[in-house]
Amino acid sequence: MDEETHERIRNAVARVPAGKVASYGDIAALAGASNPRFVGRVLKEDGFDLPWHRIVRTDGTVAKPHQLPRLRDEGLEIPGNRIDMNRYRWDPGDYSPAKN
DNA sequence: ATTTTGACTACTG
DNA sequence: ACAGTAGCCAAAA
Repeated sequence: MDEETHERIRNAVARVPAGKVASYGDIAALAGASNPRFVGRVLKEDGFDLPWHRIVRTDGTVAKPHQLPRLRDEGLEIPGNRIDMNRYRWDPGDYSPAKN
């Protein structure tokens, strides 16, 4: 894998604001990763100091349930085991350009 | 070198 | 809502 892509993924995840979430596909596209699975791999191996709990599936479900209480702690209102993507999905264009 | 697996996504039934 | 299938890329066995 490319170190550059790896770093871009970490960077993309790092700039997801608290109280918002992004899908793996979003991060992949934002970071220029080949595919969403690569994002998950990076988070698992090098995401220990990143807000990986803000990265959820496109349908609002999460890969690891323990991120739900954690997201709630960041201010998200999660009625059940699913996140309201329509409301909490982070829009990278609305935040800041990216760079880097 | 080939196969399996994975913190994925989308489509179909 | 849930199970199966396909496409996808990289690391690990």
